Amino acid sequence: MREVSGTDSALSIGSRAPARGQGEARAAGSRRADAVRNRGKVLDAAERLFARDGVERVTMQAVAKEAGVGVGTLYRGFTDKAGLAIALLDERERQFQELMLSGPPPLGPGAEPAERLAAFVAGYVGLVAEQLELVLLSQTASPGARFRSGAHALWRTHCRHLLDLAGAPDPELRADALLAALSGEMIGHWLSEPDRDVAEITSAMTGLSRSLASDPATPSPGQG
Amino acid sequence: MREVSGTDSALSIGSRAPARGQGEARAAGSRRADAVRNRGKVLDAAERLFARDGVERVTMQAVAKEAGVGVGTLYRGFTDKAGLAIALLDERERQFQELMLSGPPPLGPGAEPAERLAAFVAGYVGLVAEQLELVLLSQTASPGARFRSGAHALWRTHCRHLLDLAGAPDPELRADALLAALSGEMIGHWLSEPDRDVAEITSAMTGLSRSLASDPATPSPGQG
DNA sequence: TCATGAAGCGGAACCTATTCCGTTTTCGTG
DNA sequence: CACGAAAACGGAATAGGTTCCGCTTCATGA
Repeated sequence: MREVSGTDSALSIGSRAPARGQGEARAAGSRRADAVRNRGKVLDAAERLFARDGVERVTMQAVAKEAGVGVGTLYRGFTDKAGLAIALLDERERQFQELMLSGPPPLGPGAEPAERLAAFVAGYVGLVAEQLELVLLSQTASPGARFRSGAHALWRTHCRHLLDLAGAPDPELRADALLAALSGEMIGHWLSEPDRDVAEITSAMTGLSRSLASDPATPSPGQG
Repeated sequence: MREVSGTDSALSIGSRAPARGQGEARAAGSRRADAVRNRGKVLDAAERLFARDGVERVTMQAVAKEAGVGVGTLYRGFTDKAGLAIALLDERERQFQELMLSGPPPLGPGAEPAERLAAFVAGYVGLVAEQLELVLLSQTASPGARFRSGAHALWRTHCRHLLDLAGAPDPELRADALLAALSGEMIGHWLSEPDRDVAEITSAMTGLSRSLASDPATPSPGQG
């Protein structure tokens, strides 16, 4: 199954690249051939089952069976169920990270810090909303899971940096607070309420990010 | 065990009152005597074990055994493990709720909305930090658990109301965002970092709450 | 007081994530 | 190519939360 691309489900993200990052064992260099093969089979199987049955109703047993490996292999390649989700999210997150680090403004360098932050928030909300189930799995598998993902460290650093440039007080804590407000749990909750959609959330949260970024010593820039 | 007070552990909160609220069955009126008795035994046992072994290492089996009841009884009286935590937290939360609804300013009525909000944040941070383990259990038992507790609805309404009075945009979403930033997970994470204590968190978060409360159309009040 | 239906009880059974460990596969070396 | 150590495998076993259901206890009212 899956050779080097082919037609894929809506969740698909193309052929499995060498990969690195969270919830995975050693560096790509010293991986045994069978391990690499199995890793791909597992990700394919998980993607397929998650898309078909919904993340929550897919058991690790089922993933193992679909992939044709033992459960032990799942846990060797990925730390736990959350690790599976993190690996599946990895691709999209990296695309976004690239845009945010070196793409065009306002997301990328060149715009005012507060505007870059707002652009980050808008993009991040979209990312989370689009992959909500996987994000939820990756963030709520265990208390504090959110903070342990490699991607999170990057979001956090980026926000902290922009808040710092904008002159906001307590940039570290505010970065954390902002990301907490954008957790899968929070966004999922908002989306579950009637009359609430991604656009409204995005608009409110970008506004909030501007409030967070404002240095209280500076008179707020006129806006109405 | 426990008759009508007596000497208790640090976690203790006095004799078990009639009680109502989240994770509990019917209204107090129509409860059978044995159910009421068992409810008390279970709360006592849980309190004792949680204090002794740490919330996470106490199993439902163990609570049942310590209380001298079957596990089924645990689940009849409380929805799940989180329900147990919610019930144990109930007392303190109600005290705080009372102060916030009708106590002296700035927490209670009488102060400016933004100041009341800051006071709320300060008190809430203390509440969470003080009972961190229980709060974590109650909030992270399942995704979205946070939003389902009765107490949460009240915090949320209060914050929304104050933000509204202060003229902040999107008061509902901002109230949620603020509470997300004060989740057990977030505060626990902050406290786990070196050189970070409740005072610093409180100061940063009250500041953040003031930023959230400020109406962007109004020039920010001078501050330094 | 006794009968009776409802409320509550207990704990075995179930479902899953996760761990453990004996067996198998790789792959660098002689 | 043959060996041996290291890496990876597989799946049975473990552990803990939650559900189920037949049995017991309560409380009502005749």
